Amino acid sequence: MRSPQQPVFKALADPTRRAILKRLQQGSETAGEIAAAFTISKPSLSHHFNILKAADLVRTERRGQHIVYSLNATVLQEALAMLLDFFPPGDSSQEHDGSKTG
Amino acid sequence: MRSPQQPVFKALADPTRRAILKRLQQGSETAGEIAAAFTISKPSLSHHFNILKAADLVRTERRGQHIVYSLNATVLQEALAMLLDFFPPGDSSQEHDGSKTG
DNA sequence: TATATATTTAGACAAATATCAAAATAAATG
DNA sequence: CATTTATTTTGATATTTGTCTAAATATATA
Repeated sequence: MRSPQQPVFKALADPTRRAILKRLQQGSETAGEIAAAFTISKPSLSHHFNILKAADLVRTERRGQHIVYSLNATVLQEALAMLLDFFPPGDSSQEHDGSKTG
Repeated sequence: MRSPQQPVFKALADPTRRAILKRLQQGSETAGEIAAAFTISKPSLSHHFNILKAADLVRTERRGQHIVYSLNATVLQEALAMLLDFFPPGDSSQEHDGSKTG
């Protein structure tokens, strides 16, 4: 059930990879479509894809000549859960109740 | 208002640093107390402290000879918010309604 | 099979990172 | 001021990371 989060946090540490995830959030795309949106070379992108796959943040499916990448929201949720875990239960330091008079 | 999240994600990418944050979540500690909990050298820890400070994930206060480190929950919340931002509004893919028949 | 398109792998390299030992800085105390 | 304790900075080094070009693999189609 548990997954080691280290690869996920490593994967999220790079801005290019976060941008890839952000794109995939809008919907699945082929490697080529993603590559067209970035200035770095396709092999470099492919390297980032590998890291995202290793972290299980993206899934792939071959469609003819193309490889379609899609977001695996579950793993992102888990990273989220781990960050949330930093906040003790019942911590309401960031809550507001709307009773502000102004 | 906005803060560049890159240093935060870089900071979170290292397991030692996440462990430090985890400790500080329990309460503030001096550099020495933290160092005692890890096997790596004090200079290495100090390096990690610098990265955490640069990301504004921790704050420091001198108390006599000691430097007290404490968690800055706000920045962690911001990283959290950015991750949450990956999920489109109204996405209920992980929600459950308890109507399972059992 | 040959050719074109899509993507990845291999190999190289520069930059960034994590680590350490030794030296430096800061504060308390004799 | 000299010494002790706490912490950081410096400088070196090995590893990891991000990037590239060139080559390889996979699929579609003539």
